[in-house]
Amino acid sequence: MSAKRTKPRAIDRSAFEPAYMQLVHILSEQIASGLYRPGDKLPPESELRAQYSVSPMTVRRVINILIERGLVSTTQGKGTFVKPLDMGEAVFRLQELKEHWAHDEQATVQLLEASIRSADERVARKLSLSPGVPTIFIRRLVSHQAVPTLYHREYLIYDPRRPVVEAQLQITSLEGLFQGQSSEGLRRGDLQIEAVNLMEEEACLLQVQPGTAAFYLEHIFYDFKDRPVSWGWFICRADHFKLTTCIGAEAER
Amino acid sequence: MSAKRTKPRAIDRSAFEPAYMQLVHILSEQIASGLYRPGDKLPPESELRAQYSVSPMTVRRVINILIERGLVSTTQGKGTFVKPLDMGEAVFRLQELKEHWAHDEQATVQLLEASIRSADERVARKLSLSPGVPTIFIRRLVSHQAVPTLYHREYLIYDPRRPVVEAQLQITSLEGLFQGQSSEGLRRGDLQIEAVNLMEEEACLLQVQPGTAAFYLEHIFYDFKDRPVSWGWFICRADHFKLTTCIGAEAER
DNA sequence: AAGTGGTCTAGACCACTAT
DNA sequence: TAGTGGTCTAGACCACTTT
Repeated sequence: MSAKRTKPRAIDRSAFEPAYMQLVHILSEQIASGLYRPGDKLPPESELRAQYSVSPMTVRRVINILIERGLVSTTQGKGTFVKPLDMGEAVFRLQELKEHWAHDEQATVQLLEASIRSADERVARKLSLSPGVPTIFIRRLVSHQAVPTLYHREYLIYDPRRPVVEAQLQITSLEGLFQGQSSEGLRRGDLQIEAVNLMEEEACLLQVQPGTAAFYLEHIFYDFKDRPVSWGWFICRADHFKLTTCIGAEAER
Repeated sequence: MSAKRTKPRAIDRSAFEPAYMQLVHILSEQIASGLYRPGDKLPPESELRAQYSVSPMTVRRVINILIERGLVSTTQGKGTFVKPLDMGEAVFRLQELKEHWAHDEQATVQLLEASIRSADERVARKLSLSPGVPTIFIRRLVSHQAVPTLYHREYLIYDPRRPVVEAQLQITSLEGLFQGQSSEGLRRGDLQIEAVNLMEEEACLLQVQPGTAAFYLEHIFYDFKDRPVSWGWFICRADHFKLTTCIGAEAER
């Protein structure tokens, strides 16, 4: 190969995009184009910083970003190597859902119920309470363009000193439902997604047949002392709830 | 407050853990403990590097990691602020599933069918082919401890010059199913998760009642010229497929 | 003008791998 | 011993915000 590289793309120092980001794109595209194939060794960092006239730290930063994205892996003393496609690298973000719902149209949050319920065995276990202790039970229905899509139920610890309830009840937007759940007092949460068949009541509210498949998104939130504060779950109409993602090298991100 | 900080934790330069990671943990724990609450401003970077005796670059790196983790956000000229809990920050990783399945017990991959099928209208559209063109159709069943949990179907473009087929047929491990899908020729994939009710055939193979809710994981892979190479989907028994994750500040990661 | 985040440099030093 | 990745420094310069 006496021919030079087809595109010895350089870094434009006058551009708005910082140098490290430009280099991320350059290398990503070279990988995406097949210039470097899975298993291939990337040029050593010393070569990269010479070729693109950047400092060691800048190259390191770029490589770290490529590692995070699952495109390459490194071994000390050996080099940087392109990774083969791996479905295990896939990450699904709830953020995308939120954006999808928030942007497309207005979502309305309807408060169906807010009452005090004695914790049954299951609730007590989830919230680390004794059975029989009063908790706050909330039911909400979220609709998009008059179509009910999300059914949310939640148990809150009842603590007169922590007036979480008022804040909770005033949530009227999907945005608030996702974020302000917390209303300041929380610092950690565990989430879980499952597939379930809709029960009678759920199906009725979501206006589909009982037994229809739906997503079940469970959440437990903890306060700063790591005590559970709320336990709840979203039931999501499957036809309005899809998680999508991409793996591998993208031309543009 | 004349009292000094309760724990002016310092960085141990002799430790194996690099300084930036130690500082990530220190700040994470301070956030998790409630020392800094959502909305609060973190000390300016100049103060952090003075307090912990590290260079500007090291502090920047730490802050960037906290941003990635969704713990803080920054505004140029203003400062670094602790973010409130936000379910939208949640990311679900297929990796966890893979590990769960791979470690717990041995998975067996059974090849049910490998045949040539003319592309119907749907397959043709997904693979950017003309209807009627021959494709390779593969069906696999994955079992864990003799319990069938995953049913995989896939259409591959039939191209005598690209002997993807042989490699595909020799996949006998779950690991291989997730990774080697590609077998070198691929560089990009789109994934999607939905909740579905099982059809007769699917339910029979997975040994559950028809109509039972299940996860549907669809995948399309593209080659280096961005042409679709395979389209397929996993049907996963819901009782063996749960996506879990955490948000917020963890004591330890 | 002062404070704060954000990028970048040009080295140093260390750990690991190959020869 | 030479090559390679990985951490870290001590500044410089810029952009944005606040006073």
